[in-house]
Amino acid sequence: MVTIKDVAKMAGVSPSTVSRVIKDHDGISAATKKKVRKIMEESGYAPNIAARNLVTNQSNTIGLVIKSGMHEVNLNPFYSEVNLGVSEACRKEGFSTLTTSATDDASLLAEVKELISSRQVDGFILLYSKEDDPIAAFLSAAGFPYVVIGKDIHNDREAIYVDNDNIQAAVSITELLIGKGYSKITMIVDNDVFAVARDRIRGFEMAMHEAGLSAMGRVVKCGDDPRSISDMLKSLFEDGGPEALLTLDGVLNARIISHLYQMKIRIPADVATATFSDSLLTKFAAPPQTVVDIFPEELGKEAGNEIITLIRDEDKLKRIITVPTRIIERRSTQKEEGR
DNA sequence: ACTGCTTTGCCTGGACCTAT
DNA sequence: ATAGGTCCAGGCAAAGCAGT
Repeated sequence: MVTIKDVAKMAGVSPSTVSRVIKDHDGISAATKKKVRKIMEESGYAPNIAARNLVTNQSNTIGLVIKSGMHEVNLNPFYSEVNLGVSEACRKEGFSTLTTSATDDASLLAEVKELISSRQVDGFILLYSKEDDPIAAFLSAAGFPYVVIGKDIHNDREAIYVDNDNIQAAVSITELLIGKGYSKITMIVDNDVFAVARDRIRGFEMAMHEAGLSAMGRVVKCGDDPRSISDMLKSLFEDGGPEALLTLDGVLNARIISHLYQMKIRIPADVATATFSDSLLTKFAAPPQTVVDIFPEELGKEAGNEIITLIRDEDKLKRIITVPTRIIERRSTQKEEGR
């Protein structure tokens, strides 16, 4: 392993001079910089990050906090795409990422505290927004930098928030369904705790109300196990059933259309389906699903950039960044084709 | 064997010094 | 004045060492 001392020896300068060359310091001549850089390249020198972190008292690592079980994290493409965006933003600035996830608040909070006290991270990105969240409350109280991918629920600007306009996204997709001639529309959700779920439900209800279809719109909550999804769908389709189903996200959508297939309910001939968050799951579903693309990678990239600037400048103004959404129409809502 | 102190390894960056 | 050197603190873990 080549260290800064080895480079200094080879270049005939002191380690301080090499350090200053790395930082492109003013007081070093162009000739010396050129010479030292050449030796760094030829010798394959790479700074010892552990030693650097030791002196700067920074880990150059961003913690991603996910409030879900490992199984759900692996299954849901949203997380991997957000992670991709965050990683890209971090890599550019010499940061790396570390993910922690749990379903219950207590163990997640314990994990977050441990990461802070052991100085493993310089800041966090929370991949959710939830009312009365103990982790956000703790980070705010501790003055530890964090960015939320989600909604500023209380509008108190406690942190930087990176989010889509989920109400508007839900309004748009509902309006699309209505515009296609569907009026008996059911929205299926598997949670109503997170702000994103609440906003999408609200947008759906707003659009249905606006179209004078409140009586035709329903929001149905299902559990997590296959049995409860199956029971819910059976009772939903017992007498007539809805004309269109709007699901909360891509994973729930995949589960629902698999059940519909088993029930021999055809999409879109018998029922149209649409959902939020585009991914391979929705793109290559049978049939391909109409979605609101929420650009998770973009959310991750924005959050990554924001947390790094926040770490470097603690006085940075807290703000809300909204990533635009886009509707992608696919076969699952093409009424005329199936009927 | 155990306890407790000292040294070492890592790199950065500021303060200060020296040679031209 | 400029370019570059020396010294040292900072922070922690692990290894080395001395004393009981």
